Amino acid sequence: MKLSKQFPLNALRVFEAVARHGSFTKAGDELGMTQTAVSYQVKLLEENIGEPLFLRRPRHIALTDAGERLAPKVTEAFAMLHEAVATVRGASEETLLIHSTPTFASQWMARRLGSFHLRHPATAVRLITSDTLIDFARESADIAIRSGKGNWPGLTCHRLMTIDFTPMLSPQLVASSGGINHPRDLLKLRLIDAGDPWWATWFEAAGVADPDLAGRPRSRLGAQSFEASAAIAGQGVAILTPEFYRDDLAAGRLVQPFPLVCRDDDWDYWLAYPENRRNVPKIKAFRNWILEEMNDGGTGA
Amino acid sequence: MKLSKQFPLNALRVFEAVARHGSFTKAGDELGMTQTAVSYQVKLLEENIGEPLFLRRPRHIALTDAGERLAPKVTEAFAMLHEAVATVRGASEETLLIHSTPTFASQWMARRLGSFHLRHPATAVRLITSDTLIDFARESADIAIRSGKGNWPGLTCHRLMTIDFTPMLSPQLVASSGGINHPRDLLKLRLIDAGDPWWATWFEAAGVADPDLAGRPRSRLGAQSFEASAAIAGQGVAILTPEFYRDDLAAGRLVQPFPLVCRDDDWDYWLAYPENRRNVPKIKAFRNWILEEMNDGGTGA
DNA sequence: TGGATGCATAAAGAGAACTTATCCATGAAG
DNA sequence: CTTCATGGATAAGTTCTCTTTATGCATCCA
Repeated sequence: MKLSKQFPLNALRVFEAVARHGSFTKAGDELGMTQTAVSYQVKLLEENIGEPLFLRRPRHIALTDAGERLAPKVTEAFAMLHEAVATVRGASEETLLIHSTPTFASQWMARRLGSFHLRHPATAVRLITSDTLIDFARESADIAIRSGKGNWPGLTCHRLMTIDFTPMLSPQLVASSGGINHPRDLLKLRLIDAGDPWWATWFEAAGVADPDLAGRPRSRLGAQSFEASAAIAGQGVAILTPEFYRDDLAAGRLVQPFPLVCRDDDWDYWLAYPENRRNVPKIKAFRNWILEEMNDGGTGA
Repeated sequence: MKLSKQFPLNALRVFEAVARHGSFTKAGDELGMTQTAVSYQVKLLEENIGEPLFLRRPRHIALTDAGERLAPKVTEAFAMLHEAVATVRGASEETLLIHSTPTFASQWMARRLGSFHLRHPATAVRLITSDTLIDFARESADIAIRSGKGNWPGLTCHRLMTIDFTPMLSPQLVASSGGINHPRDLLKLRLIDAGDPWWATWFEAAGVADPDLAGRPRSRLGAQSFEASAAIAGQGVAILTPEFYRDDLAAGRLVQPFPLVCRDDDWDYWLAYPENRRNVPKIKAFRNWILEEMNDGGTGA
């Protein structure tokens, strides 16, 4: 059976408006429908309840006893319903739930979120980090920042940055190693996670043949930021994304010995969110903000 | 714009059921619809609110924060709505509003309503008398008892009784007049409301030619029961409906001198109510009761 | 008396809501 | 480790609610 037959909700809403206005026509105006439709719905409700709700007098209508009894409760119930929905709609604007990779979160987001807060003071941000590719259908999340190819089905994706990489090490290590003048010199040092395929790519681009990476110790730390910490501590050379370590480079905690920067064509950083939520205000707000930030950052603002 | 677009009431109801059951399928069962329809409605609501309400996990679903916030209020609001409607539906059973002609009300209904109460103790009866033909659209009324032809548009009508009439007078008047042996003898007495067309009809049927009614004093008392009172008081002969004065005849307050009873073919008593309310329980109950009473009365139970 | 107001009714069209059929993923069971 | 059962998503098609337009009727007002 049709839902509306069992319990005529729409008719009740129309009834409520009519009771409030004391007029079919005015209620129709409020609800954006014709007087005819209002008449139809009221009749429907009256038939469902089995009791006339209005007395049709010449130039005005009046509630019957039954209508008089029904109206206030219905008004209250609808008010409650409206308030509940409005609350959720409103509250959903208040919190933005971001899932991000740990590296991006710590190296990029953490230090820039302040500017988002400044622009959108009413929106609280919860930043959750995980390496797994979250599923929007199963996890509570508004947007995700992921690395990958940006072709996830059902998601709208914006490329945030390409993942560049180049060797970095601490200035102290440069000094103690007697100077790094040629890419080949790096091989004299410990490579933090020599198993990282980025090394092979970079050495090849640098024209260093046969760096013998396979024989070196591998110590996958799991996250780029850990490798960076190790490099800053002078424990070796790490291959890092310069975008993430601009501050450390500027502060002299790290140096980038060669301008050669490689790019992983298959793995970029993406902003992603469900296609059908592209117009949710808080998502729109964040998208605009982060894309602007990315451009400013690239041009050095 | 469609009403359901502005504020998806049906979707909210579906959401409420799903939240309660924690399952699309079970909610569908409760609402008498398929799982598919439930899925559709939930998606609709989610799109309207701009926020997912459920997390679709493999074998079960869970409310999101937003859903968690929404559910209890929605449940409460719908409970209120249901209760309000149930109350009106119920209360409408409690009171039966009858409009009746004064004569029928006082001479027939008043002394028989007790038996209706006995059979339907939960239904209170309000008996309102008026001579005007009430309009169900303008007056609060469940049923009406009218005299007429029973062909009112929009109303279902049941013939209650034909309107018979025959002269009646008090036994004292019979005695003081020296006996009433022939219809012509009535003309020796005062005719209460000689202008009543019933007299002409009756005398004609009785074979009394030219009773010269026009020359007699006319005193329309307005209601048959007043004429009856006058007759009982010995003030003359009234032409009355015997059905209404069975008690008075039995008690000897009135006598019916001749068995000749005429019938007004154009004016019967009818039970009438709006066609579309024929299945309202209290109306059904009253209809059944009064029709039975009529039959019993006719056969003398 | 003629015009304005307010609701009812009829007919027809739009589109929402529901169903059937099918698919996919997960968890449980043999 | 298949196979089955469960629970939901999706696609396509259909039904029928709801709405609108057009019209009528009654009342009130000038």
